[in-house]
Amino acid sequence: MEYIIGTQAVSTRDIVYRSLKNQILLLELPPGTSISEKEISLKFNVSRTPVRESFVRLAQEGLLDVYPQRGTVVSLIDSGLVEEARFMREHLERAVMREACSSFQAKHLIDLKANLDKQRLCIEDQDYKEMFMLDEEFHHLIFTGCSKKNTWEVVQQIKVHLNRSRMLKLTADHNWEHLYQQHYCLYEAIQTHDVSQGDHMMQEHMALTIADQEMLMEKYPQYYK
Amino acid sequence: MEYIIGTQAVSTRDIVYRSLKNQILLLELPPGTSISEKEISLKFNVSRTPVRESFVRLAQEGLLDVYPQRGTVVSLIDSGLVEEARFMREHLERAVMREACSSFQAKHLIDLKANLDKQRLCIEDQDYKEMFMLDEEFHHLIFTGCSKKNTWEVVQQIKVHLNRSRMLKLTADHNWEHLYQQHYCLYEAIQTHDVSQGDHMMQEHMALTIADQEMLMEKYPQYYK
DNA sequence: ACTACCATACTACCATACAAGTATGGTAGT
DNA sequence: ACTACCATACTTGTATGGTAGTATGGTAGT
Repeated sequence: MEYIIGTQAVSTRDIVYRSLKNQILLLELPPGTSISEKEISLKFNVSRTPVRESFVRLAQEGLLDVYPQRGTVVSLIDSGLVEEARFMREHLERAVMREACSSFQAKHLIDLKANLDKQRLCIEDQDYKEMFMLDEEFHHLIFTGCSKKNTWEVVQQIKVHLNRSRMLKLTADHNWEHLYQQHYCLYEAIQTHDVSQGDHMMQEHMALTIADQEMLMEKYPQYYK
Repeated sequence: MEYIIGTQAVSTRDIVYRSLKNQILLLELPPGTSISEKEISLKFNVSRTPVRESFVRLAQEGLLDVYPQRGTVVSLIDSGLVEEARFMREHLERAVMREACSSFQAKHLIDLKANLDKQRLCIEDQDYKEMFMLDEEFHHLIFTGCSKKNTWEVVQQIKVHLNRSRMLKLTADHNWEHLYQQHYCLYEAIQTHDVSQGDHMMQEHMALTIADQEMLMEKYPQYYK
C-alpha cells in the first residue's frame, strides 16, 4: 500500500527522517541529547533499519553526531558554522537579488506583488504565523523568478544551521512593519531594474537576521560547542 | 578490528560510499547506468546494508536516483544545476576573496606563497597531476586563511555537480601558465589588501572553469537530461 | 498475427538476528 | 578504603530473510 503525495512516495524512512529533523530544529530534541536507534525505533514502532537510514541522512546534514559503538547525540550548535552560514546566505541572496534586478520574468513579478499584498493583509490581521510563511515564500519567489531553483535549495540547506539559533532567540521581537517595508523596497528594485539599490536593500535585509550569538552562547552554554 | 586514518574510523559503509562516489565522478559509472544493491554488494563482497546506506547518502547528494521497487540509476547531469553550481561557486569564492583581501592571517599568507612557489616548480617539471592538487590547495588556503573552513566544505559539495561536466571536457587543454599568473595576482591582491582587484581577479579566474555545456550536451546527449 | 493475461524474475523496503566495541556497576583481592 | 577486574547491559555495524511493488517475456485466447 502506497500513500502518494504529489509524485513522492512516503516511505517509513522519510516519515522518521522528517519527524526527527523537525524535532531537532524545533529544539524539542535539544542539542546534546543522546538518542539511540532502538529508542527511536520503539517510539515510531518500526524496525531499526529506517531509523538508521534517517540517522545517516541527518548526520550528513550535521544535525546528528554518530559515534560507532558508543551512541548518537543531537549535534551541539557550532557557532563558527552559524556565522559562516549567515555569510553564505547573505552573499547568495545578494547575488540572486542582483540577477533579479537585471532580469525577472513578468509573471513572477505579478506573484511577488500578490505576495506583498498578502503580507499587507497579514500585518493588519496580526496573523504572524502566516506572515512567517509569506516571508519565506517572498524570498523563494525571487529565486524562482530568475531561474535559481537549485540555489534556493542550497540556501535552504545552509539555513538549517541558522534555524536552531533563531529558534533559541524566540523571535517574537520581529518588527513586521519594518520587514514589510524592506520587502517592498526589494520588489521596487526588481521592478525598476535598479541593481545597486537591490543589492543594498538585500544587504540591509540580511542584517536583520543576525542573531546575537555571544548572548545566546552565554545564556545556553550547554547547547553550544 | 578497526583501521584508523587520522581520527576517522573506516567502516564498510564508508569504503563503499567513497568508492562509488569516485567511480561516479570519474564517469566509470556513466550517468544513466542502472545499479542495484545486490549487484554492488556482490562486487564488494559485503551485505546489502552498507550498500543501501551508501545509496542513501549518494541520493542525498544528487548522484543517484532511487526509484522504490524499480531500481537505482546514476543520475543524469542536470545542465541547469551545473549552471547554478557555477553561479554559486563564483559568488562564494569572490565573497571569500574580498574577505581575504581585508584580513588574512600572516602565517597563512606564508603558506599561500609556498604553494605558489611549488606551482612554479610543477610547471617547470610539467607535473600536471601535482599542479592540479596545488590548484585545489591554493583555493583551500584562501578559505582557511580567513576562517571560512565550513564555506569551503559547502563549495566542495556544490562542485560535485560541476565535476562530471569538467571530466567530460577532458580538461587537458589547461593553460597552466595562465593559471599560475592568475593565482599570483590573487596572492598579490591579498597581500596588498586590494579588495576590488582581488574581486576582479577572482571573477576572471572563475570564468576559466566555464565548460561549454551546450557543446557537451550535443556530444553526449545520453548523459544529460 | 495480435492482444490480454499471468508466471517469473527482478527491484528496493523493512524486520530481525548476530557481531563487535564500549560504558558501567558490582565484586574480589589487596 | 581502594583498586583492578569482569560480567552485563548497552551502543552502532553488518548480514540475511521476507514483503510488496514492478518490469518482462511467454502463453493462451481471439
